[in-house]
Amino acid sequence: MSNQERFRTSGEHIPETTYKGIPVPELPPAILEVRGVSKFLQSFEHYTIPTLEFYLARVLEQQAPNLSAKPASQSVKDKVVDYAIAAHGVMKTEGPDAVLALAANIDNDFNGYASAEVDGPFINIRQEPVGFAERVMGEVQNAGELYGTNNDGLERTVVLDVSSPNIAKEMHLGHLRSTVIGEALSRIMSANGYRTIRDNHLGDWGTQFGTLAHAYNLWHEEIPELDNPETQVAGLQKLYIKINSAIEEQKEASRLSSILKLCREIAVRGQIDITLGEEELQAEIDRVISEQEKAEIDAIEGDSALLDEGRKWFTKLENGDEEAIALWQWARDLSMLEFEKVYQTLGINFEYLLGESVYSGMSSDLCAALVAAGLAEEDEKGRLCLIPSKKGLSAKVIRRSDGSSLYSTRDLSCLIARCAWFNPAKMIYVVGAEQTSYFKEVFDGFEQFAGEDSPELVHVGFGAIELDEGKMSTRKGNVIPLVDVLDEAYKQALNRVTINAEKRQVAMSAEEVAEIARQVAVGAVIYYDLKQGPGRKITFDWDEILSFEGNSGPYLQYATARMNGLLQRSLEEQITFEAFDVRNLDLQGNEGEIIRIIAEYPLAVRQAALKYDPSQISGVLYKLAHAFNAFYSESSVFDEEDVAKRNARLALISCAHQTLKNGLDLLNIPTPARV
RNA sequence: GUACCCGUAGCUCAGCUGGAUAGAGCGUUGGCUUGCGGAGCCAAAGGUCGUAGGUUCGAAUCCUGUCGGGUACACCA
Repeated sequence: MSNQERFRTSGEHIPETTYKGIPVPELPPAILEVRGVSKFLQSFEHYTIPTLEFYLARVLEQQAPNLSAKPASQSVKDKVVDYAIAAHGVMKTEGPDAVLALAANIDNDFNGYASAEVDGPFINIRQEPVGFAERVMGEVQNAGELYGTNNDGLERTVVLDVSSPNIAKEMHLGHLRSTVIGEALSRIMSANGYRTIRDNHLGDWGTQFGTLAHAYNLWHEEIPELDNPETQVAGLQKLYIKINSAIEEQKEASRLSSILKLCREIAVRGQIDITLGEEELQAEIDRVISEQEKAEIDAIEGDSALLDEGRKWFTKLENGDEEAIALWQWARDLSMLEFEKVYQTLGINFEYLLGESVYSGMSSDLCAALVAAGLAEEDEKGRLCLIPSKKGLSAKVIRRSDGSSLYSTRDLSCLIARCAWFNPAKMIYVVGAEQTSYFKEVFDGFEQFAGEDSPELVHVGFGAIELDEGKMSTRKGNVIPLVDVLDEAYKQALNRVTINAEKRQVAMSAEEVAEIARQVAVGAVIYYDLKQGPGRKITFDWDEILSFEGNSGPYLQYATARMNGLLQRSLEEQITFEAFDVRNLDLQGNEGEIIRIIAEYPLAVRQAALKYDPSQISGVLYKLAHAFNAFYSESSVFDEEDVAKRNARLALISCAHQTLKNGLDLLNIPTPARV
């Protein structure tokens, strides 16, 4: 089935061939069968809402539109209060009687659903515990794997620009975040009722390719790795490092000689004795140099013959030169095989894998259209630049004086192509935070062009993963390859799983052990990235990424497996617990706490989408796992003699299990049945 | 220089559309196992929320200044 047919059959947008008059390339085939309708979209009647939250909002809207209710803070939770309304204003202007009256009205409106009590200027809302527990558990049982989802997205399309490694280089830790955050966000948006399209915007075009091609021609015989299919990517990376350091050297040498030349002129003019000692010489120079000359020296950039050759190669590539294209294709295919290994380990898929090269042909039409619309103009150096609409944005170059395209050109083209192909309501770019201003400028250009038709453009900028000694850089060679991290995590996980299996004397095949270890390792690595908000930078720490305790991926997987063990046993012993009564639960203690956290979960799913922040979910999941573990060590299930209590606990565990699984699935953290 | 991000416990972070006693994890100290999975549980110690001012009945949260750390302002991506 072609993509077009797929879109038609699922009632989606049929790809256009132009966008606002700009022709776009034909949509290349999807690499996956498009999940036209994700599992979350199959059945909207199941979507759930955090009940009291919404009920409260409605009551307040009628009774006191100026006030809002917030979840009670930790300190008052001891009083078993769920929400608190701060009515200080009412208290002050209308007096305590008005607060009392308001509380009475609200209480009345709740109709037994919840109660409102006055405590000074606060109106405390308390859920009616039995009814609340019944509702929450009922929703989980009814919704199953859809628990927590909602239809905020109204089935609109969102395109996510994720992962985007550069080809001809190994993936290192720095690429982890876009991949992992992007995947989680894609699932989260799906759970919020959006149709999601993940597009791996491969860095497969640009001057870097020219320089690589040049390096290949110069030195490929010196790099033995290039002959062995196993090490070819490493070989390409060597070439890349070699030519870039050579370029740096040339530029530096050329810069120094330019500076020297300028300094000589100044020295001659100022009649400075250049044989003076360093300090005296500096003082002399400071005496005669002008501010303008200082700025000039700072602005001097070196030339590099190698870089010029590289640019020529890139131009050849853009013009369809056969030799250049063959080389490029070869390097690209090689890299994809390497990337695929990592994606497979992490369990990540994409609908599309549309590299920058896809858009290379659109440059001239794009530039013409932007010029015609009065949104771009040529500068004195012959470069075509965007005209920013807001203060503080710089004029982004979109066409070089030699006519070739840049990153920005291809990003603009890509925006246009995606609009034509997918007609998205939203596009989310999961790219490092250091590109924040770049995206502001490109988005500004596009939004001016598209006007009101523009989809919402979001840049989720994440902080870099840094080493103790600073930023990672392939060119400097101080990187931790992603494969190493995954391998190390796998080794440690394998060790733990093996010991556990022996200790519990459970028979597991070697394959099973290996698969569980993989899942635990992946869980640890992904959770390490998603447990905090995306904006922060992370200083890489082996101990922390390999931590299996406390607030960690394996902790959550462990709790899930524990729950699963209990549920499994109930199956084996053919214990049914459909008929349970929440009155047999300790609603004031750990069991009530578990229910409250389960009820919080759908809100977290919504928050995660609104803030583009998966950690909203990981936080609640951790709380849930912790509450379960506390319950687990305090109460027993199968040793409980009271069958009614046992059944109620089993039902509660099955709800907690469902919630935890749903949440971990949104984060793309595997949940093995045993660990 | 201009813009943006960050500063909360020894370390890593939540909390930020203003509300009651600022919360976790790691680490430290002490306790829990004749028990359904100890990758666990309970508890203690640990805080002038960088700093100064402002708004407010009320500020970690909003505003302004300031200090410290980071990032971006390329004919790179």
